[in-house]
Amino acid sequence: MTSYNDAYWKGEPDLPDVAYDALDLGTEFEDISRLKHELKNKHKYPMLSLEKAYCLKEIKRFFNRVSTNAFIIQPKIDGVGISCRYENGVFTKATTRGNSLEGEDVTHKIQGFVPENLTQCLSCEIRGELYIRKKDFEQLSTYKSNRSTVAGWCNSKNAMKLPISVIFFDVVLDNDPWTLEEKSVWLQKNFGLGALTWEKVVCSSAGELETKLRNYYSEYLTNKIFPLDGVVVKVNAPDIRQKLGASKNYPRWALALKSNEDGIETIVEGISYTIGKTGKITPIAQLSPVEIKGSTIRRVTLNNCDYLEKMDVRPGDSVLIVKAGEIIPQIVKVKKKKRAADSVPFDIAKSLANNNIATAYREGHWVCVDKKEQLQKQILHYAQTLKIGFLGPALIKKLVNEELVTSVFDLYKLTPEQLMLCENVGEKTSKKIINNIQVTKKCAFTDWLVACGIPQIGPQHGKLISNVVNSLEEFVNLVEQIEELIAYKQNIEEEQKLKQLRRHKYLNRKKRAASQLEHYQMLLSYINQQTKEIDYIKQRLRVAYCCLFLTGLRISEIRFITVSQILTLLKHGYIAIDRSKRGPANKKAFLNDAGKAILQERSQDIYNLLHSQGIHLYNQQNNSFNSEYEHLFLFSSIQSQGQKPLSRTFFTHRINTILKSIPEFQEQHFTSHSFRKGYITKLWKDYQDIEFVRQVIGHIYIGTTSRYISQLSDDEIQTKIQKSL
DNA sequence: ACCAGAGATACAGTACTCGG
DNA sequence: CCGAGTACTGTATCTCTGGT
Repeated sequence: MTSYNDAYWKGEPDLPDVAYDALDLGTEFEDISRLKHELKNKHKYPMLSLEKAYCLKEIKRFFNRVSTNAFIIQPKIDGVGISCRYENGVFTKATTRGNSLEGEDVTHKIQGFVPENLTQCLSCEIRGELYIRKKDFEQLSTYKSNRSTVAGWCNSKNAMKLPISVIFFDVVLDNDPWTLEEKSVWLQKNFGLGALTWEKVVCSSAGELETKLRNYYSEYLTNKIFPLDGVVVKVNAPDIRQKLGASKNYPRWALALKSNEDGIETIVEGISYTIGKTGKITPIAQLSPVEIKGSTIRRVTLNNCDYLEKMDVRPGDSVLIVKAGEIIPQIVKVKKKKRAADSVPFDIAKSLANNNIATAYREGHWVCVDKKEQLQKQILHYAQTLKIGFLGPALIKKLVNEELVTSVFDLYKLTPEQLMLCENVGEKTSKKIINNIQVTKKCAFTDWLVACGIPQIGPQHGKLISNVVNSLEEFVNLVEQIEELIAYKQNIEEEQKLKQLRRHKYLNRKKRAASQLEHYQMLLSYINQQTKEIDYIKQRLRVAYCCLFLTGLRISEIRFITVSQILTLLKHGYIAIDRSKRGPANKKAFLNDAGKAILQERSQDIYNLLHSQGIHLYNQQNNSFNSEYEHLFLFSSIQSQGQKPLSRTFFTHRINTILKSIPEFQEQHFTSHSFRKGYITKLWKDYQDIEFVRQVIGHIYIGTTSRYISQLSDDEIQTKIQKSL
């Protein structure tokens, strides 16, 4: 839909307008498939065309792709492709190639050319070519083009009397089990002379293949029977063919070699333009008529203004023309040496102005901004897609110029009298045209949509859309949904970008430092140096850092340590952590003897701290332990007297601001969590057992544990490697 | 009887867009 | 940048309709 919007800066009507205009007209879209589709025959297997090659480079590409050296080569007949369907050995129908998926039914015309029954009971499609023998065509003076004559014969209703021949070269059946050689032999058995000759070749290189193809080609050029369109090379083995498969247009296992002709010289008489339905301008070179391969070439497309500039084609130039493929003429060379001395490059802008075409150069293209010209193209497209009979370019031009119609939808308001003002339109025609126009109100919705000429919505996309919606309301709905989806998608993309940014930031973040014993000792001396802090704050900090360093617990876990826990830790060297928000419920913290010793150093701090909070561990009166204090929190405020832990924010802030203010720590990213990292790193370095570390630290995933372990320094790696050697 | 406009079809190129 | 898919392009041919 974005492209739809893009296209409409050209001044064409906006879809909603068009849509509501159409609704006003009482248009009823019917869910009908058009009759013409029913007249077409569908191919069971798509009838693809062939990839073309003109030089060794292209043959090489093919040769490298197929990775085989066994081929079948055959002449490529210049005719009309057909496919004959046999069901259980009996001829049922014949179909022209058409658009490769479906073609015209030519069953009755073909009937005399093919056997009614195959030699075996087989269901398959026989592929071949309808053509006129060279010498037969020479006898026909009225026709210029061999293939077009055959095409005309195919489309004719009353069987024209023409010396048509047919030749078969392929048989397609389920699973495709045969080699091409086997196919050719089988065809010869069933169709005799109606089977195309073939040659089996084995080539070890692309060059060898090219030589063989070129020799084969020149051999057939002298052949008086076949109108030739090149030679074909196909992979013989069925399994390789199957593996290679096909792209949308070509099977990957076949190639047609065509002769690269030099072209025929002619003169460019002038340069004119055609205007597409979106206003796009395509320059056309008008030529002195020349005969190429049975057709007279008067015009050749220059594709676009850039191409025209690049080729530097000027009126009066001598140019070489070929028919690209067999149909579309193309300029291959501009003979610049033949130019007059005073020749100047062609001025597109001036020429457009001289031709009275109102244009503008927008976004790299010349675009027609002439409203009437555009309207003509638009109406023509509308009329053609909706098959409004007798409403052709000439009539449309009249209607637009006379301002009888100023938009596509004015067509529906036309009266017979208005139409009859135009030349060549009588009473009967005008009534018919009006009727044809009115009938389109009941077309299938998607046909109408295609007729509107929205860029990128042609018959193919129209068909796709028809699977989803069949009315204007549904379509408008769909467009809204799509717009929502696009917005949603943009949202997601933005989120993803943000996520990526975050990830990037995360990966490039300052790596958290891992604590070591020196850090702990530095901390203690730093705290002792502080003169501003009151004693019990210092005690609290020392105890907190000690716990963090020794247990590797998270700061949130340390915050909830109770009096009994710290006493147990002092006494037994381990405690159970029940407040842990993450990890296993029965988490424990362990201390070894060294750890216990370090904690022991802090015992005075602990007692003092508890004392300042009004917690008296020993009942001096009966010389016993005051168990009523066990459940109180170690890190509490004086006010709450151990009832509540310090607030999370306050506690972590206190812990981290000190860490930040220590000069020796500034270079590193040192936080409360650095103690956990240091703890894990040390544990791993001491035991080299990550699973053990995981269990101790209480991670669920071992990956989490490994993330904590600091990367080894170069020195450490070196010593380790030395050890292992 | 003749002519002209219009439709349908074959063919195979390039242009353009989209997504990997 | 490449491959795939779709849109669009010009000529010759027959057919059909209706005007002159």
